[in-house]
Amino acid sequence: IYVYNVLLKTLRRAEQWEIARGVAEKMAEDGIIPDNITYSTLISFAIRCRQPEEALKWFQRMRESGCTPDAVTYSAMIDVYAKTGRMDEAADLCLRMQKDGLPRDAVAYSTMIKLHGMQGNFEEMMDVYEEMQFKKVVPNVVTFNSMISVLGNAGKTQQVMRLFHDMLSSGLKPSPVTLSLLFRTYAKARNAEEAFELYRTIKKEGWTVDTVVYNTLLSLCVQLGKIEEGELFHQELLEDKKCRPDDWTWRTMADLYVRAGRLEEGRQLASEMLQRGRTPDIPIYMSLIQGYGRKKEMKTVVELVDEMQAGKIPLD
RNA sequence: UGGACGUAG
Repeated sequence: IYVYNVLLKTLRRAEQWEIARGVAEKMAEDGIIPDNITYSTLISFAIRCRQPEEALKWFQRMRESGCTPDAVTYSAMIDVYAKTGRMDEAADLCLRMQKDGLPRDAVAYSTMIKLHGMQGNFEEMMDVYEEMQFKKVVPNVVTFNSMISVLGNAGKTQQVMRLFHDMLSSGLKPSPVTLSLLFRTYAKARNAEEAFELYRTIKKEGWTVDTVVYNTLLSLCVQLGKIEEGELFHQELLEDKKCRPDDWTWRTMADLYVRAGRLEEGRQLASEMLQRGRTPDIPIYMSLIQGYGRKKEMKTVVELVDEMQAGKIPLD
């Protein structure tokens, strides 16, 4: 069973769902009874491969086989229901978990926080956070990130900052996810100054960043029209040996130039990508086409569409 | 050996 579970986990990394199904069938043929680890691996596997029905099917099978879900399986299933918008069923499982006498750990609480947050139940979300503290379950980085995500999206900037402060004073270091969430929050609040201040703090504290953090900051610059700053941060990304620009970076930079009305530079970006052996994708061309279209430079629009077809990028 | 969080039209 151990070998099968490891095999499934390995397949999950490669997102080979069809093979995994075969392995699961072979397990049954060999008379090996799947355990909680097998089922939770299959459930998270299915969700990662965007097959929620498969996740539900395996949970059903699990119950039929008489295997009782443990805390991990419950959390995985609550997440499945949340991701498929079946909030009532998710809440139901939370209760059932409690009835089964399974204590909630930090992951279970974080999942519940997300569940309330997705529905816009901010007070209930904060209640879960309080209950968690009352039960002496220590919130981790993801717990804070989940709350920051919800509150930032809702434009509740003050609350986000309070939580970020709580997080730091409880001795946790912000992860790259935290930092990108904070930049997203500032973008929503249209507060470029605080965002730039945060960037300086990141450098000062030596917090770890990744490409997504840079991309989120660049996106903020686009949204708030901070063109020179955007170019500066892009430069810093290129000089940062630990991060590499990805497709999102190119897209955001194309947007930056289009917003600045510097369309030629946006086009240059596309050729630069081609030189580097990368293919500009549909969103990049969309920005450029929109930019030129707005200026009524239809000749260039046609050129861009031709360029897409020459680059074998199918028009969607 | 299994579960939760971030950037796009």
